[in-house]
Amino acid sequence: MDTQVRIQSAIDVESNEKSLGQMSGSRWFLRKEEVYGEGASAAYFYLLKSGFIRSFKTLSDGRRHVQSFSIPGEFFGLESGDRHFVASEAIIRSKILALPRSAFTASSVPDQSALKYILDITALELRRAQYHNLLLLRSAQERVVGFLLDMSERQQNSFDISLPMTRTDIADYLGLTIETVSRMLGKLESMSAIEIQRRRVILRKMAVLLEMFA
Amino acid sequence: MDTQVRIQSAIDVESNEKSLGQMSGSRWFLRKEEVYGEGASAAYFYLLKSGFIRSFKTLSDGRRHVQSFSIPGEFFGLESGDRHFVASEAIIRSKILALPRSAFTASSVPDQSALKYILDITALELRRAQYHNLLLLRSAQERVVGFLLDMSERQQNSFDISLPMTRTDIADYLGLTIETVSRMLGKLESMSAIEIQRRRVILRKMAVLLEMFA
DNA sequence: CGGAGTTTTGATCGAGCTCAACGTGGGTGG
DNA sequence: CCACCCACGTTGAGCTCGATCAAAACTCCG
Repeated sequence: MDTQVRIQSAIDVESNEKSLGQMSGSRWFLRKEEVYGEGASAAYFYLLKSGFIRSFKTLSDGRRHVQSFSIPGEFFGLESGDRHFVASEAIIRSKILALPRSAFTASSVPDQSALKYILDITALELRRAQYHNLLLLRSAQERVVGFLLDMSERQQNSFDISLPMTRTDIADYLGLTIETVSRMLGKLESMSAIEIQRRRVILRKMAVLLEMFA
Repeated sequence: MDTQVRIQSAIDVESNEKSLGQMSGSRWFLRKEEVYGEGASAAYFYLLKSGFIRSFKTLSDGRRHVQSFSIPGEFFGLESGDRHFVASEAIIRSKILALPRSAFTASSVPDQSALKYILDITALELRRAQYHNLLLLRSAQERVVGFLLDMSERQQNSFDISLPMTRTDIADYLGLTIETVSRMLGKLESMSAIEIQRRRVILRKMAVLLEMFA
């Protein structure tokens, strides 16, 4: 993958942690617990403190489209509009801080930086959606590699990446079948580019992976 | 297509026209003229007054990804960051108003509504990118139908839609080949669901089209 | 431990790509 | 203004990548 395509990681959460923390308490969500449903009121958006989130849309014929995964330190649920466009749920037990949208956007809020904060998060979300689009135009092999590279970058550029989501989640995110995802991962492992563990993948040959994404 | 999926059209430009008009003059761009290049400084974003715009990214191997089309009344070039993520050019002769980003986001600007305006546009852009993602997960036939429905909705819900872009543009937007786009359009025409004219398509059987997008 | 959910692997099928040839129309120069 | 010409669009035949169908192996909770 073209490195300039990948997403620079995010907004500095830590520096805002304190002020955000004052607004509302965080709570734990169990595995497969819904944070918000499709079409629900979008009065809140969320900061994931720990765990893993999937945001998805269910089509009328039952097909499922995974719009995004969120990892600790990232925001989710800010898709604009007054209704959530997708549903979100915890992939594993997750600690989540709910933030009232109005506290940032209400015209009574004198602090312009709060609004700017929302804008930055939305813009980052847009960038991610565009990167996702780019993935979906490519071959199965490239999609899988691009997905791993993105996950690596967002997980502090680690080569040892955590993938608690199922193959079905990955397949629905990449627009492939679980069999194809499994085969592509298998192929990458057979060429020693990666090493597959249970819910974890180790990137062994970054140069090869980067080359494949070209 | 699931109607709730489609994008409600935009921000009320007219009501802001006057104040925007004061900021900067608009100018005409010729067919195929570049408005801004990939990686160029994103000091400005743009309002399309008339014409048609394509925004695209060229991959290292020469493949091209069309990120979006813009029609009159829509904004473009607000992908976040200080650099443009894609390039934009006029598909036909187009009248474009350039808006300095800083006039909206600078902390010296006392008016919070300006910032909110930028946020709304960015959020709408995000919504569009998400809809585009949804298209890319579907079959060739569904992508073409979804594209036509989106264009119809954005063009005042008209059944007579203007498509000045080439088949190559549409193909690169939908992740298909020009042959497949041509065949899918042909198939829709043969079932009398649409009527193809040169750079124009008339939607004849909305019920059928909506059904196909299911 | 038991059993359902998940992942891998294999065999076959088909939607969409590729390659090729032909048709068409609008822009440009004479 | 017209005719040429080249970019654009359509149509056909065969092939390939990823989907589908099937079944075995694993693993993780309960």
